[in-house]
Amino acid sequence: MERPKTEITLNGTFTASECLWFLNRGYDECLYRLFSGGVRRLFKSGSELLIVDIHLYDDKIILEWLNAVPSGKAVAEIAETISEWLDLETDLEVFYLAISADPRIAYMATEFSGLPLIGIPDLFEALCWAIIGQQINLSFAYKIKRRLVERFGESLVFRGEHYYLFPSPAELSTLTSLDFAHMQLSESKITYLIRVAESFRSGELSKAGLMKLNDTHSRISALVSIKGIGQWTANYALMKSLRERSCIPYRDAGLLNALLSHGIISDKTDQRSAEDFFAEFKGFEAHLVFYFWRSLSPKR
DNA sequence: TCCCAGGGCATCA
DNA sequence: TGATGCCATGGG
Repeated sequence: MERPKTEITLNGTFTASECLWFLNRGYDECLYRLFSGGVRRLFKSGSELLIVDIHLYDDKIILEWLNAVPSGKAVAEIAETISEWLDLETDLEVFYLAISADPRIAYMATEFSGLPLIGIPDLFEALCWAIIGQQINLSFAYKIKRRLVERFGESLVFRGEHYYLFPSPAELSTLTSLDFAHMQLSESKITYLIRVAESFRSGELSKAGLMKLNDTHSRISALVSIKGIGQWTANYALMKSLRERSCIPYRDAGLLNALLSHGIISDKTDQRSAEDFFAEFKGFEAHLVFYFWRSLSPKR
């Protein structure tokens, strides 16, 4: 039987292979599975749990609904989430024009052409992921995320395979540190995660609420007022979830390595040179950071 | 064994 | 305001 499909037409510069490169960097990702030419992921819209094969092409994206026929509302919501996730609305050519003036980074426009700033639409997930990943290597961070997701996240079995959603604030906010036993999370991180979950559950913190604030500075202030969220985490979450173009997770270990290897800073304490550099690219800071991260991995 | 990982907090000068 | 120690653990 033919499965229902939904097509998203792409108008801007988009390179499916670059997008898939990021999604398939070799880490133990638990929230989606790669297949040739695309990615399979579980989504929830209202009470509908839907497994979708997302087929990526340079000029379009085809959503193939695997386990059920989605409602019109679910199709619209999930297509919007995927558009946010894969940053389908941004015109990368403007960014490429901006970086073409600097010979140290101009190559990125051709080398990584069509790589979208892949985000994390769910702000709660973005914050939790940032907290989990604080000061540990990414491989280890992905392992911990898998434990968290598989223990507390909603799931659906399709053809014998489990597909998971990231746990909701309601699920995490009721837990105690005992519930996190043997997950290799530090006590402080467990406290931070529960505290952030409580903030979302109570409504004190929300993506919509943050978006209503006047500017980036206000949003960062609101986030860092929560214990466990510092400058790095706040900037990371705003960059990946609210797509704040001016956010820079300063002191990020990977970013510093990339700035060093591109000759932009003289050593990892050279904050001034980093600030001067980013000041030349206002409005493109987040994309620059993402492309610097991309530059850390070898060419495909 | 040592140092680094997509940091943050508490403490102290 | 800035420096230092600590948390926690895998991987090179």
